[in-house]
Amino acid sequence: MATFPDKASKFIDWYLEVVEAAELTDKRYPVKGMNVWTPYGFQARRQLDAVMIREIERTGSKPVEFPTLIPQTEFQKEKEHIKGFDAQVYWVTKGGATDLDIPLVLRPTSETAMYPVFALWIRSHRDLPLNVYQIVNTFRYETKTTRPFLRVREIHFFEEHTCQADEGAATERVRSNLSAFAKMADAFALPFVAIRRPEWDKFPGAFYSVALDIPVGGARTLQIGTTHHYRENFSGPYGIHFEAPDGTTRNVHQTTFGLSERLVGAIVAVHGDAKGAAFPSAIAPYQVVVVPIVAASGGEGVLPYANALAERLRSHGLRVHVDDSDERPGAKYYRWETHGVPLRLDVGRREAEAGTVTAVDRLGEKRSLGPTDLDTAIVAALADFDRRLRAKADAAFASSFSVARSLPELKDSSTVRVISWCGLEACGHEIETAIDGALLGVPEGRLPIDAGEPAPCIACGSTPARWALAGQPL
RNA sequence: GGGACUGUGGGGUAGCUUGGUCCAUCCUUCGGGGUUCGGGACUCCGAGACGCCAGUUCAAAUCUGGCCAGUCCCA
Repeated sequence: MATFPDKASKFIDWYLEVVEAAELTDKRYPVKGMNVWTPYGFQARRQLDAVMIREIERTGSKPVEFPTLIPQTEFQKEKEHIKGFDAQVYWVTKGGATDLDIPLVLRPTSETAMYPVFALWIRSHRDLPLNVYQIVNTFRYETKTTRPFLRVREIHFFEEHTCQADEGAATERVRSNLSAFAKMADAFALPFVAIRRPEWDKFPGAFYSVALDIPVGGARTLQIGTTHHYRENFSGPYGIHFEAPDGTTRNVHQTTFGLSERLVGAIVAVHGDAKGAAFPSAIAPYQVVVVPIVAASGGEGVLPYANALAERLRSHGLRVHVDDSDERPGAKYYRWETHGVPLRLDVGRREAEAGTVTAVDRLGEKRSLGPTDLDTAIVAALADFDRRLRAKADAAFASSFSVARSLPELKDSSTVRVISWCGLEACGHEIETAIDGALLGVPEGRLPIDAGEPAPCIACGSTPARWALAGQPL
């Protein structure tokens, strides 16, 4: 069994095999783009959700849950939005054998479910801001090739929706979403870049969209989230207005922030290697796996020692699994490496007698820990693993970008490209043709690499132009 | 929407061109026994597949048609 396909040259093949070998999903479900969350994958997802919930609630957002079905009449209120999603929605048209008077949409996202209700909730400026989020399943009829976690038809979706008193407050909320995501990304050990999407690629109905992109090898990028400023584009059609302190009636300004199980795919894509998946400890279903090595004779004390150690570590809040299956130690090592477990603790007769463990982390660092301060040393080894995983991802991130100064240079797809762009759509499309991908847009804040002085537009040569990123989104 | 290609045990495959030597190959997986056990063990026994429906033919995994599913390219 082999080894996995080469990650660099056959990324998708590598990805599909790793996701399967790590038992993150069962993709054999007989509906395209809908996969089964297996126990191991589900536990990873649950950790991801926990991080999202923790960070968004720190910003004052409250959990809600809206229904899955949306009446056609509500769905159609915002013109751009409907245009953007029309080709992708599933319709519920029957109840039993009876045709429904008003067909229902399976939510592709929840603006049109929430906003009629927000209009009821918000009456005064005292009701603002309204910051709520939900984690639900949404549905989009993808016509392109679907892939586990990366492009699915049933999406496990985190979506925050807010209503603010004015445009400035909404702009501020977009910023705070970006900083909340930075904290989440820290737990995921995923370096990212926030990019303001070009007009033609923004969310349907948005005033503007900021995407969170990560490079995943070559010029490939993965959009793992977005935050949008809606201005009054939805609050107008949905009548979400309030009485301001001065007695006037105004529409709210809205924002949204969306994340999905693509993050699972992103973690696999970024941290995984020739041995399989690799999870940062914040996300790992098992942070520690104890492998008892029970020799044919003389190892009677090993299993009790392993179990006692695991119990102690659990009392420190760690997710620990003792692999006391009937396999040989080597088989277990490979198994937990493909599954991306951060830290493995081997305990055999030697360790049991000495009160130590042999710790091997997923990056291959091997050391003997204990007997003094054993538990502390194990916790520290985990923290050290996270640091090095993060550093490795940061290094890969830093070398994932390069400046291109002419359109022909964009043929080289070995990195995501930093290019200067005047902002015109026509030039944007020329760039997209040249790179056979997408103009991702202009980064919010700093460029991921130092590009030096601003240059003329790579397509038309005019100034002023701004540094933008172009790549090949997965 | 137009075109091309593909569908073989749980996963991956060989066989298809030129029908028969195929109650279908190999790897992996799964169940049971024994020997093993500090980096994917060995061995014995066993389990498991030609997408669906028609047709051609003495004979179909193989050829033809339709359907279903999937993949890729183009718009």
